[in-house]
Amino acid sequence: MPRPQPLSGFPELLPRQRIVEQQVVDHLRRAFELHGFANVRTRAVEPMDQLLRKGETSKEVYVLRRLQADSGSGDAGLGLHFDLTVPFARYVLENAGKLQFPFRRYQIQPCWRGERPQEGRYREFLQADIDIVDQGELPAHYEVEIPLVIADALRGLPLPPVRMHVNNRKLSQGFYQGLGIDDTEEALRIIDKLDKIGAEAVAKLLMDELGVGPEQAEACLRLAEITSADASFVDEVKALGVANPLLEEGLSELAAVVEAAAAEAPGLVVADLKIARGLDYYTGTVYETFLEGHEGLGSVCSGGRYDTLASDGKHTYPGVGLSIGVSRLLVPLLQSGRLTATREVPTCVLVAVAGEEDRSASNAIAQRLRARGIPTQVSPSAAKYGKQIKFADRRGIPFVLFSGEDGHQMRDIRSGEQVPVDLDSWEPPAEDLHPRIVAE
RNA sequence: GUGGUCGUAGCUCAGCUGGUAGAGCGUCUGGUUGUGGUCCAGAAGGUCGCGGGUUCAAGCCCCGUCGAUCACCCCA
Repeated sequence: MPRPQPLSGFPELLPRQRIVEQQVVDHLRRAFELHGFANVRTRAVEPMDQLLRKGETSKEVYVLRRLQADSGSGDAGLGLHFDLTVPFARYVLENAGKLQFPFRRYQIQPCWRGERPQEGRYREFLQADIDIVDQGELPAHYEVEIPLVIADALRGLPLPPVRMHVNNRKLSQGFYQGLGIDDTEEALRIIDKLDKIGAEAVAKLLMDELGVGPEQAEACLRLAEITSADASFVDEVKALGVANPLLEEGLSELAAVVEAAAAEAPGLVVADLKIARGLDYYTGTVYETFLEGHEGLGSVCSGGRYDTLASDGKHTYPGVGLSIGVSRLLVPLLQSGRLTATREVPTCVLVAVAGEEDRSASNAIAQRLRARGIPTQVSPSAAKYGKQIKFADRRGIPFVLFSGEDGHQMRDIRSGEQVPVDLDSWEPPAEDLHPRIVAE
């Protein structure tokens, strides 16, 4: 069999890289739980009409087909989910009677999109999603809380600093309304291209597509240019001289988010009035997050507030959430070697074997260490000690234990230091017990 | 999904106007008779991504395909 090639857009990690991913996921999980989020796992598939509702046109959904299905039989119409928000909305409706509201949950699962892969964009990727959903009304303070939870979760990971750009759709759309623009959705979509195609091209699009005048287009651009790390953007917007009730609402909501974030996580959040978000189910605050030095990757953590994503006709369940693109964040850093683990196996101690006749004794020694939570494996062969040390070195295992008539000796193979130890009390330094993530 | 660039040993790469494949690093063995990393000597390792075509002859030219990457689209 020829060596199989990777499948485009379906990245697989080596053990050392997977250790990093696993530890990041563990870290996120711990952080989310510290904030009281319960875990939920939803199925991989959703009915197509769920996935395609809300006019999400070209989501490149992977459709599920049974090979043996009769061509004539009714199609189940299932597709793999492309994010975790849509399945969660469905889950909330399905279980509304059994859930307590406001309901806060986190969900860490793969998602699938049939798009052409690029660095940081894959066809199968891991997403870590938190949402808070309430019944009827969702208090605005959750729009402040959610980014702070994310900030907390990302803190402590050896990643480049992140900056969250926040806007409020009411603000932008109210502003456009105040200018007399009807299709505010389309205006947002065009403004969203500002970074890519530049001010002139955006102005042209606004005039050509929406028929707005040059002064209106100019006003839209002036709004989009506004950015601030505190609430000072409010005055800047007001100076543009547009009045609209929706705009006022958006201004005060965004100011609340930015001020609270500045107080609790200085430097994390910046108001950026050009952020729009493509997904049209967002109705208030929207978030995009960039890795400093890796802005080209795009947003590594996005979300926002949605008022009507889940509705059964009688009740609506407004929510606010953010998704960390774990794969987008990690895979490029792992593949370029900027992020790695201190070793490629969990093993902390390799127990040397003097001769095959001593293997069961070595097994017993290993078991004593494991009983105290120290990941331990026994040397695969009774080769020369130099080879056994090499075996550990290759894998990054920090300690090798030798046993003989005169007791046990623990060798730190990084320093070469070797000391007699008592098996039942020896502890590795805390940082050596498990592999750690290291940057650069 | 549309278009561009790229694909040679495990890794990084060389390979002339087409003439049957090279280096460094790594790996293995020995020097080193039970304590690695240095040094020295030697060895293994390639259907040149894959398939087809042109040619006396293809790593090199042409077509297709797969993969990587970039732009568009969209977005985690």
